Amino acid sequence: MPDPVMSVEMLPHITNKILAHYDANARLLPWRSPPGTPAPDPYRVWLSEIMLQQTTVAAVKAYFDYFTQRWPTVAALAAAEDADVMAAWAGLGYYARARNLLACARVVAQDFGGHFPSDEAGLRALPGIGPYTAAAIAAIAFGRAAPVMDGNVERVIARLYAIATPLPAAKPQLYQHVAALTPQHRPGDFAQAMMDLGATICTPRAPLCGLCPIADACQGRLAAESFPVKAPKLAKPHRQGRAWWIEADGAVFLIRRPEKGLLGGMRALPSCDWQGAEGAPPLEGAWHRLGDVDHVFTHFRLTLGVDGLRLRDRPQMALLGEWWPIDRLAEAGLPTLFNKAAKAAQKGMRMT
DNA sequence: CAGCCGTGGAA
DNA sequence: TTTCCAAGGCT
Repeated sequence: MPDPVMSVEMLPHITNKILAHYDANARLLPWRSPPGTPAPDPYRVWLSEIMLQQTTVAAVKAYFDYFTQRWPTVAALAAAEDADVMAAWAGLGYYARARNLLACARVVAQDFGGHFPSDEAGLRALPGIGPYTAAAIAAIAFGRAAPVMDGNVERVIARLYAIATPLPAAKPQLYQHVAALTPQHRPGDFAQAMMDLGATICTPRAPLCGLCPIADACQGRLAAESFPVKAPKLAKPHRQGRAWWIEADGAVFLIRRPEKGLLGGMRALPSCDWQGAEGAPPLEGAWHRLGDVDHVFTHFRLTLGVDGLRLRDRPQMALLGEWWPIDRLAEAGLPTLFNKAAKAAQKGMRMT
């Protein structure tokens, strides 16, 4: 005799409870249309989903507003300068997303007449769109019954069925449950309902089970915080590095980092590689120690020492780079690490 | 598959 | 201060 809570007959009941809760409690977000209303512009759905990858709603809002105002259509974005898009993305992190965003926009504009593919497979083939994002766009923008599984959904399902298998090995099992719950009608609302549920009630810590519309069906409720089970994480190594602030005639020397790798494609101060040996500064001269900045990346922590050099006038530098007016440095689109370094450098230079 | 890839807010 | 981690994708 199967557990009645697990019976197939319960699945529509759970789905309907989740949708009804969404109808009454949906978060109003700039890229979202209210429950039951026509789907939003696929361009806005796509842009928001890319920005939201591993990024909080609060952090995305201002970037989404700026991008949609400056580039209202996928064709407009496709026609943008690379440097403008990278600078506009500065501070949001995971900069490969910005490079893939442009590549994707150009494929859609040039090869698909400005129309996004409407099914998972077609979306999945575009740069920057993986399994989650393809399903989310198909469901939210095109009404396809694609099972959508992000971190929120993984947590909700792992608790609902008390899945003991650790992530990421449990993903196929979790996905099967999501697929079984995803309705043919309103799949987009269902996906967003599940993510809202995970973000506002079925939270990683201190979940609000008393407010949950499916608490009665939840097999993990008594130990909700123990799900999903995850493999333990490794400690982050601490690296040291050095960056060089070269100032001349009210401008600072900036480079552009290689397209691939850490902070790829972004403007930056010249620096060593932060691996081991410090390396030589790009110029000989009377360098000053200006200060240290600390920064945490995904897989290591960095203490970056900043050295400064003030020159009478701009030298003929053999290195590739550009001189950027210091009073307009905010427009350079430096990633956060180098914004910290620039701030420390300017403070240090004032005291030399 | 596992490592790489940012950032800032919350507890 | 430390830890966790948020609408993942790429290699």
